[in-house]
Amino acid sequence: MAVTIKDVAKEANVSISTVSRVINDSKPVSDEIKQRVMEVIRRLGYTPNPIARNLVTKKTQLVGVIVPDIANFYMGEVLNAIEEIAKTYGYDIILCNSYGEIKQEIHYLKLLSSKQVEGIIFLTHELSEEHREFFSGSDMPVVMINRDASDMGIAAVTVNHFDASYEMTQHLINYGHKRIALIRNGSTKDVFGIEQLEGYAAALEEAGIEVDLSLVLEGHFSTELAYEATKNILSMEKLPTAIFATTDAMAIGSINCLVDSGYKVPDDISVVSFYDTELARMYRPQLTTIHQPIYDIGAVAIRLIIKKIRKEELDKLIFTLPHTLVERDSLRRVVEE
Amino acid sequence: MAVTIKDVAKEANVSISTVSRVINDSKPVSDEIKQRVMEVIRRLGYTPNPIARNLVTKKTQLVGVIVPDIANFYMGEVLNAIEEIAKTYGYDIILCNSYGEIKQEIHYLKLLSSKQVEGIIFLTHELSEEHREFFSGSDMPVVMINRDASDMGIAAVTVNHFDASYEMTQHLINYGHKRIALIRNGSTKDVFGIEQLEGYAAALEEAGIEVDLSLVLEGHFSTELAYEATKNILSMEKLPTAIFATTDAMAIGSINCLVDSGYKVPDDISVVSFYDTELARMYRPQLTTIHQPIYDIGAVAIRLIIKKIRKEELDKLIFTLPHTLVERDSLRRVVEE
DNA sequence: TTGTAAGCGTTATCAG
DNA sequence: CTGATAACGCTTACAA
Repeated sequence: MAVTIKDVAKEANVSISTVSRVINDSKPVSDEIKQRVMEVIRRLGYTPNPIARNLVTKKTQLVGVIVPDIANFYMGEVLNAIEEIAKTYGYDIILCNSYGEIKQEIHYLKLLSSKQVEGIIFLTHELSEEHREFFSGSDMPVVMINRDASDMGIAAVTVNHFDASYEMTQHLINYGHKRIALIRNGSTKDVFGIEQLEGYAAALEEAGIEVDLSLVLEGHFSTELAYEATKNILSMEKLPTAIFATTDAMAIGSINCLVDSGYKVPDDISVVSFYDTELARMYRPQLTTIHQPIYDIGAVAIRLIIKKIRKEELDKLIFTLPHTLVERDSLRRVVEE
Repeated sequence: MAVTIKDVAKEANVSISTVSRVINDSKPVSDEIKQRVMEVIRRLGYTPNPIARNLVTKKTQLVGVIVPDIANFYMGEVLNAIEEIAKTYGYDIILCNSYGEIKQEIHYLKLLSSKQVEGIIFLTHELSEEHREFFSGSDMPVVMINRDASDMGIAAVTVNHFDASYEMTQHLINYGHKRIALIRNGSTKDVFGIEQLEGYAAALEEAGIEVDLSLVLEGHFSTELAYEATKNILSMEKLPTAIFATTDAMAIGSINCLVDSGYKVPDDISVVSFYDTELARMYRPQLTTIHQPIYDIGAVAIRLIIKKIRKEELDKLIFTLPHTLVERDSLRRVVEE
């Protein structure tokens, strides 16, 4: 088999503890011996066996990441960040794809625990009773992304969904839009999704516009469902002048439906979105959207989990990163009236 | 600490070997004892420590995946497949993001080896001397995706790039296009990229059209670079009537440039692509493209690596999956002439 | 500063 | 069928 610490010790005429000391420089070792050992290590091409090491230190240097779907720009960028930062701390990430199914998520949560990951970053569309059950019965460090679980003492990193949604809606109103449809996630378990709805409603009310619930549809993060939702919108007697979709993918689904139905965006109907993934810039018209610092969200999440692993105290549970409204080409002023 | 095999043994009044036997059912154990042990396991909530187990079995149940970038639909879908199938075999995947940099890739290749993953699935834009060096000095099972390394005895799963490219070009020609630009990857180290070029050239020659190298540009998998490349195309005296980009993202970059410059796609210029990621359907016009069975490519790759891990013989080194040309809205016949 | 030896939690060998 | 006991490769008191 591969060369072990024993081989090195023998070759260098020292004890294995000494070798251990030089590779971890955990205790003083005389310079002469240190040199000798390092030379042997190099010569033999020795690399410590992390498994054996883990067995005694009880550390795996692994953090698990559970996501509902890898195949989209948002997750990709978050994952990029997590992976990159994790590496600099000597951690590897092991990836679990739940397909947004609660059963799968619970399964992975348990699996990862038994696999001895040191912490878990958890992205989910909604938080259920089963999740809460798992979390309360476990002391595994967990941080959530874009989902609030502070009531269970779990940290989350996110953006202020109420404010962002409020700002966007207000922006729409400033541009003369009065009849504004909202295509949102739709789960009642999604605190931030609810905040988006509240922000939307607040801006409307503040402008003296009554909230018309028939204009609030559900797209569940899906381009296709947003497409369908938009079809429904187009069958209304009085069309909205703007559609606010809470995801780039949903906005695109919506625009596609509009375009396919012969409408021009933004000339006939404006569509704005939330997140600002690469999609928002790739698509034509480019999306006016709420920019989330996606990479940073991932970066903060991994840093938090490492803090928790190290049992450092977190000064708060919700880490809110700044968002910005970025104007591009999918929104225009209402001119006629 | 957690409950160990010892605790179970003591509680059940048997030896740890017996417990080990029932959890692995590696050797016959009397029904009575088996029942008793299982009851204790359940009662104590015992789960075997995989680290300790790995230390003796030399198996980590981990396969590493190195990708140049996670944040795109292609990788996402490949990863989805890998992750999903891996799980069914009891493997987890650990993810490494190389940003397409050779140094990073080599770094991860080594890191993963020392981390004792049992196999590596490797996606890279190009294969360099450094890679070859690593591979020749290692007996780590490796499989490549969409890159040919058969000369080093490394298996690859892919699509027939020559044929696909040939078919698409021929298709374009059948639609009346004679002046066809190609925006391709561009690395000379990329065998399949070269095959694409050859397929393109072959179809052209067969149709008696001279290959004009000034029409062959490089986009390096990037939307932005394809955008730039298209700018160059638009500055030519004689514009092509069609652009063949070898990636959906590049095709979109190209179309964006065209649209931003006032051209209509496909009315003024047709643009076709390669891969058929979700992007191809999300964009308007929807992309006429060569469909690759992306999920299946990932699935085959992970199955191959598991086969290699189990030292089963592979009957070949290149696993070519079927592609299809899918017609959508970004290509139209040339009418005038 | 260095070495000895006792684990870490399993599996595997070998008696019984 | 069951039980000791020796690994696995490493870290870490405890001695020297």
